[in-house]
Amino acid sequence: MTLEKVYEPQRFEPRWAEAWIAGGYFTPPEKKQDGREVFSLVIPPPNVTGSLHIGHMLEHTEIDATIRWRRMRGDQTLWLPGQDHAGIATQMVVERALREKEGLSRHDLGREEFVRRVWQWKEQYGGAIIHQMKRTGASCDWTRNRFTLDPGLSRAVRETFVRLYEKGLIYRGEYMVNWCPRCHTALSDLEVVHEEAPGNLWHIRYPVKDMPGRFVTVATTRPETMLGDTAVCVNPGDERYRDLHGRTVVLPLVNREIPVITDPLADPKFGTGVVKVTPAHDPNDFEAGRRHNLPHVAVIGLDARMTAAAGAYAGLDRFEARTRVLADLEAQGLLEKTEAYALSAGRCQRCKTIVEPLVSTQWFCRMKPLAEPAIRAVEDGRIRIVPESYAKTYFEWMHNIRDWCVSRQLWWGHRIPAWHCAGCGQVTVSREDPAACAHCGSPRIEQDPDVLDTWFSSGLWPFSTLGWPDRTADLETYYPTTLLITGFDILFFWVARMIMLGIECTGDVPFRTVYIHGLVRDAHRQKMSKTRGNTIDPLEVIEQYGTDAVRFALLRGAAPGMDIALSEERMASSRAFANKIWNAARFLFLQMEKVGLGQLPLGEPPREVAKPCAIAGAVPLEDRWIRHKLNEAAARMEQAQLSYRYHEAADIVWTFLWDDFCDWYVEIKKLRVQQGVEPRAHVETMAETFELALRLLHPLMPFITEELWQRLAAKDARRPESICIAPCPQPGGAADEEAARRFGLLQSMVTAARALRADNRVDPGARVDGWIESMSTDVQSVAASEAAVIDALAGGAFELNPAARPAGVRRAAADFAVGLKLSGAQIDSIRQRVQKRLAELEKVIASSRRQLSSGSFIAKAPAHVVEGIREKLAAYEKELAEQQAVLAELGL
RNA sequence: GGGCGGUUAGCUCAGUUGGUCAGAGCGCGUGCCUUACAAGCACGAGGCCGCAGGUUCGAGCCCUGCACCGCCCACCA
Repeated sequence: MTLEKVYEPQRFEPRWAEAWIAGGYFTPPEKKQDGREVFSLVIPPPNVTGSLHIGHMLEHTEIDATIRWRRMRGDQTLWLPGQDHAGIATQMVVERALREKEGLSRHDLGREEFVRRVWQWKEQYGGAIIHQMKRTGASCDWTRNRFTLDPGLSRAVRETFVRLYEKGLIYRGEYMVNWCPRCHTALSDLEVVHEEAPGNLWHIRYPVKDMPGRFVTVATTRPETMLGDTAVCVNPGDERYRDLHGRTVVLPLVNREIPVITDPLADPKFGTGVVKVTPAHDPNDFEAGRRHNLPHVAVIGLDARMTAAAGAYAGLDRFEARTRVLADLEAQGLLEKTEAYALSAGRCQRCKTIVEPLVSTQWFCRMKPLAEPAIRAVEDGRIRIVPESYAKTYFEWMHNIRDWCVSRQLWWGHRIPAWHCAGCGQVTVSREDPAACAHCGSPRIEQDPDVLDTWFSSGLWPFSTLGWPDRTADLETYYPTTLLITGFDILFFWVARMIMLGIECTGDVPFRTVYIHGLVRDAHRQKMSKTRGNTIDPLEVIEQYGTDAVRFALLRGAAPGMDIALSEERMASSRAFANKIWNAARFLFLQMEKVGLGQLPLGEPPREVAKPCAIAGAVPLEDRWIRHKLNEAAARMEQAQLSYRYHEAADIVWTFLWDDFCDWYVEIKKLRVQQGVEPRAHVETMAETFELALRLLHPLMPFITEELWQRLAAKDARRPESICIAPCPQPGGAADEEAARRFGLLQSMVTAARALRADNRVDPGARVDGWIESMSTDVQSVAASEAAVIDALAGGAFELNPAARPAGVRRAAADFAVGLKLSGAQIDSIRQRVQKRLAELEKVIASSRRQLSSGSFIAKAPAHVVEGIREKLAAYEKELAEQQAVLAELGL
C-alpha cells in the first residue's frame, strides 16, 4: 500500500467522479425513510448558453460541501441538478452562431426549424455543463436531472399559467412596456439595467395658440419624442403658468394643436416647470395620458425607427431623428438652450441596446396578491434569508412590486397556452391544446405566438422538478426543499418569484433557508470579466491545481454574502495543503508497513471520535490531546456548516490536519516509535486518527480523501463502499481540557526552546550542547533525557499525574536551565517572556477584579456572565502563580 | 433620491453574543536538502484594527458623526 511520491490529483479525480455516480451514492430513495432527516436542495439551473464559469464552481462547491456533509451525517440527502433553457439569452447566442456560421437569420429558417436548431445547441452545451459539474465533484443525483423545457416541467408551466389566468392574476392588455429594438421583444423591468450617461436637457419653445409672441418652454432629454406629444403639462399650483390653464399650444415641426393640462406630473422645481407629454413613449406620460384621456401618437416603431406619424422624419432611426429635430428647431429659433444633464438610460440586459418604452399588447401577471403571502413567509421566519441583510432588500422590492410582463416575442421558450379566435376574437386559455374556441366554438383558432419569460418556468423549479402538479412521492418527500444556495443577482428574478409561485401553487414555501453567496473576484478584488481578461476558467485551474485545491481555495473565502478573492497563490497554497495530506498519508502507510499493519479494519465506525492508544494501562498525552482536538474540530465543523461559514470549515480542517496532526502529533509519534515501546499501537492510533480526519475533510476535498481513505481502510462487509457515505465525526465526544492544557504547555516550552536555539546561532559566544537541528530532533532531544519536557510534563513515562502539574512545570523549567546549560542571556530571554505574560495576567486580573467589584456591573450583567468572569479570574490567578513559580526557578 | 456592505500586517482576508482576538494564507528575513512532504521544517520581523467623538471598569467588536471604496434599487421630464 505504498503511495506514489508525487501528489497527482488528475490521476484519480476523474475516476472517483465516475465511480461515485456508478455507485449510486447520490441517489436517495423516493420515500422518506424512518429516523432520517431529509435534506433537499435544487440547483440554480445554469443556462444552457455555454460553459460554466468560476462563479458556478463556487456555488456548486458550497452546495456540495453542505450536501456531502449532510449525507455523511446520515441525512436523506437530495441535490437535484438541471439546466435552464434561458429563453432570450439562448436564442441570442444561437442566432449569433447562425449568423456567423451560415449567414442566416432565424427568419430565414422559420420558427420550427430554428427551434430545432436551438434544441441541438442545448444537447451539445447542456451535456458540456453536466460533464463539467461531474468533474468538480458535484454530488448531484443525475437520475433526477431536469431541464426547464422537459415535458413534465412544461406541464407545470401550463398548469400554473392557466390557474393564474382563471384566478384573474394573469391578464392581457395594451400597456407601456420596455421594448428592446434589437431583440425585438418586450422585457420585464428587471431585464432593463439603468446606466448613467452624459446627456443633455434641451429647452424647447412651444408657441401658445392665440397669444402671439407667448411661448411655453419645455425641457426634455428626448426631443425626438416631441413629434408624439399630445399635451404639455404644468403643475396646478404653479403660479407662473396660471395664464396657460385651458390654453392650447402649437406643437412645432408638426403644427399639431395640443392642450395645456395641469397635473402633478410637472415638478415646478425641475427644468422650466413645464413638461411635454408623450403618452406613447414615456411611462410617466403614459399614466398622465390615462388620467387626462390624451390620445397616443406613436412616432417610434418596434424597430426604433420613426413611424409614418412622424411625418417628415418617418423612417429615420430614433437618434438620427433627434439630431434632425434639434437642427430644425434651432433653425426656427425654438431651441432656447442646451444644458448638460446626466441621465440614466435603460438598456437591454442581454444586448445593451437602449430600450424603448412602447405601448404594446402583452401578457401580465398581477403581483401584489402574490407578493403579500411571500412577504409574510419571510417576516414570520418560515423562510430565512442568510445573510439577513438581504431580507431587507427583499422586502423593499416586494413592497414596491409592479405587475410582471410575462410575454416575450421570442421563439425559444414555453409557448403561451392561449388561443386567439379568428371568429369571435376571444381568447381561449387551456391546459390542453383546444380544438375550437371555447367561446364561439369556431375551429379557426391560432395559438398566441409569444413565449413566456424564462423566469416564469424557473419560478416553479423547486416543485416542477419534483413532479408537481402530480402528487409524486418525490414531492411528498423533498418539498419544501431545505436550502437554496444562490447569488444576490437573481434575488428578484428568481428567488422572490419562486417564493411567490411556490406558495401560490403548492400552498407551502419552496425552501426553508436561502443562502446568498458572493462574487468571485480576482486577486485584487476586481470583478471578473471577459473584457478585463481576468476570468478564471474552472477546468483550466482544475487541470493545473486539482479539483480539491480549487474547491478548497474557493471555500477558504466563502461565507454568507461574502465576495471571494481568488488568486493563483490561494489555489497554490490549497494544493500545498492537499500535498501535505498526501504526504502525511504516505508516511503513515510506510509506518504501517514497517510495523506489519495492513489496512485499517474499519468495521463499524467508532462512535467515539478517536480511540486512545492501547498501551498497557496508560494513555499517552498526545493521544488524549489529539482526540480532544479532533472532537473540538468536529464540533466546530458542525457549527461552521450550520451557519454556512465555509471559510471557517476550511480553516478548521487546515489547522487540525496541518498544525495539530502533522506538525505535532505525527512528530511526537515518530519519537514514540523510535523509543520502541509498542510501535505498532502508536502507528495504529495515528492511522485511526487520520482516517477520521479524512472524513472530516471529505465534504471540502472529496477526491483526495476518497483516494486515501480507500487505500487506508480495508474492505469489509460492514465498511461503507465510499467515504461519501461513511459517517462523519460527530461532535459530542468527551472534551479533555486537561490534556489540552498540558499539551499546550508542552508546546510553548518546546517553542521557547527552539527560539533559544535560534537566538544562540546569532550569538556564537553561547553554545548549547546537544541541541537539535530540527523539529523532530528537537522533541527527540527533549524526550531523550528522562527529565525532558514531555516526560516532565507527563509526570511519568506516559501518563500525566494531575497533582504533579505545578511541580512538573517548575521541573521542566529547571531542566531547561540546568540540563541545557543556558547562558545568562538565554535565561533573561525566558524571563522576559514570562514577565511579559505576567504583566498581561496582572492587567487582566486587575480588570476582572475591578469588574467584579463594580456594583453597577453586578446589578446589570446576567448571572452567567458574572460567573464566567469569576471562572476566568480564577484561571488567570492560577496561571499567575504558575508563571511566578517558573520565574522563581529561573532565578536559581 | 433611497437602501446595503466594506475600511484590521506589504497583498488577499478571518476575528459569531464587548474581557488570552491582535490572527491565517501568501510575501519578507534567518537557519535547515532531516529516509512523509523544499508544494517542506523551525524561528522571526511587520499592525495608533479608516478618522473623530461617545457608552463602559474595559471597545476591531456597541452608539453618533465624518472620509474614502464598492454594490443594489428608483418612471424626476
